[in-house]
Amino acid sequence: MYRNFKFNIISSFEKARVGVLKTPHGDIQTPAFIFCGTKASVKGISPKQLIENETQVILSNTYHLLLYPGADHIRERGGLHSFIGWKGPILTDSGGFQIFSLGHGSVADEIKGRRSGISALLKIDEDGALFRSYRDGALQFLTPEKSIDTQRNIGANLIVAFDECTPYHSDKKYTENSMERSHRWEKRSLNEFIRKNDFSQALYGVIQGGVYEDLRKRSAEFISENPFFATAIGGTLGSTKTQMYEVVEMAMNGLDISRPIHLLGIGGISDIFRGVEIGIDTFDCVHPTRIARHGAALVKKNGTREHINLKNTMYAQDDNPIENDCNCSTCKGFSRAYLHYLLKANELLAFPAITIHNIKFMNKLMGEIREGIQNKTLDIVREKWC
RNA sequence: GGAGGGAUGGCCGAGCGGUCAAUGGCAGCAGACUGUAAAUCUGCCGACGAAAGUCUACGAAAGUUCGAAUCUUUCUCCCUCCA
Repeated sequence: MYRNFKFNIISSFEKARVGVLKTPHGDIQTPAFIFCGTKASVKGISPKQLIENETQVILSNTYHLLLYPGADHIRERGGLHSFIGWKGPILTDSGGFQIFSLGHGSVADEIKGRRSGISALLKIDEDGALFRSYRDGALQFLTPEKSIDTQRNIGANLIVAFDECTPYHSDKKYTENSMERSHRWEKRSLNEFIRKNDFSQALYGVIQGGVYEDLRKRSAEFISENPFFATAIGGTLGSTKTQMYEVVEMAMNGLDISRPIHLLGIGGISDIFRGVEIGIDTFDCVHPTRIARHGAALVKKNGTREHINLKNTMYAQDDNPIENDCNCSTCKGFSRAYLHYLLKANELLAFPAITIHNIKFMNKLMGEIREGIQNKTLDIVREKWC
């Protein structure tokens, strides 16, 4: 069923492992970070720049591309790889996260109980989720079959079963019912996937269950028992970092660890070390690219904060690069003072410049983590980065 | 020379007797952001103070009033139109 895909574990150190995830569009050395290009573009960055900065794989989003430009439109352009000019592997998320984000806002807002604007999610029932398009107001009904069909037309290599990303503020009963429904949706996703399988894509199942240990275990077992190519850990991971690590560990119980394991939506430096240590192979997160557009550059060993805010006045006369030991084009060419100025002057160059640094930073981090696992020196690597 | 309009906090700009230390916006200072409706959002932003509060403030001066950024008079400076 997944004959054009393969996941080989090359070496491991305790639970951490180094692997190769083979796809028809190339190999992914794991642990790897997947950059979010939600609307078929890593904001402000070209495919060439992604490659130059060691990017292996990117992620786009089914729901957003369904609204515009439409899956058929992308298929008619030769599929997403051809449309956007990216030859490497692509993962598409199913739209399940939009049930959360278009209903509740950002992860932080939901955890902190802030309500943000009018919900673009109208209804969720056994069949699927009903949205009001933020683009033209039209009704959009997303079902497991629709999500898989859309992802097939978009043509990513790695695709994800349709699920509901459960919020932090939902009680156990809701979380359990939602998880059961997600399981049924994922089964339907799998059936739809198998029905038209042409071996060009591989399907991820998603573990739900919120912050509840028994639910996470049940969900992990459900995913492992079904013929998904790989496993993703989704849903709320709690409200604190400590809880997040606990929840991820819960989800690892009962998992088939011969498959690739993806942790959805996590991208902090220390979070990645914790994830890798318990066996996570891939991560995706908007954080590195989003904070770049908000003026934040990732830096090593900066205490509880893993970035510096280049908009701060203290950088106005700082003639150093973001990081002295970084060889990205931004650090080689621009000072903190100049980046500070670009941000304050609203010059667009600031966005790609800082994004490039953050991308290179993440990719270098993942590379050193892979080396650390192979050399059994992961502790030393962590000491350098956190 | 005549007729009118205007001067508000770093800037623009509301307010037109009390609820005004004064709406907004910009600029400034911070913070947040984790399967992206995000080049977004939040807070602070006269002085002193941790705060309560105190002081100084709506071109200048004098007045009316219990009370004035708001009303009156004079002055200063800007702008428009007519000669």
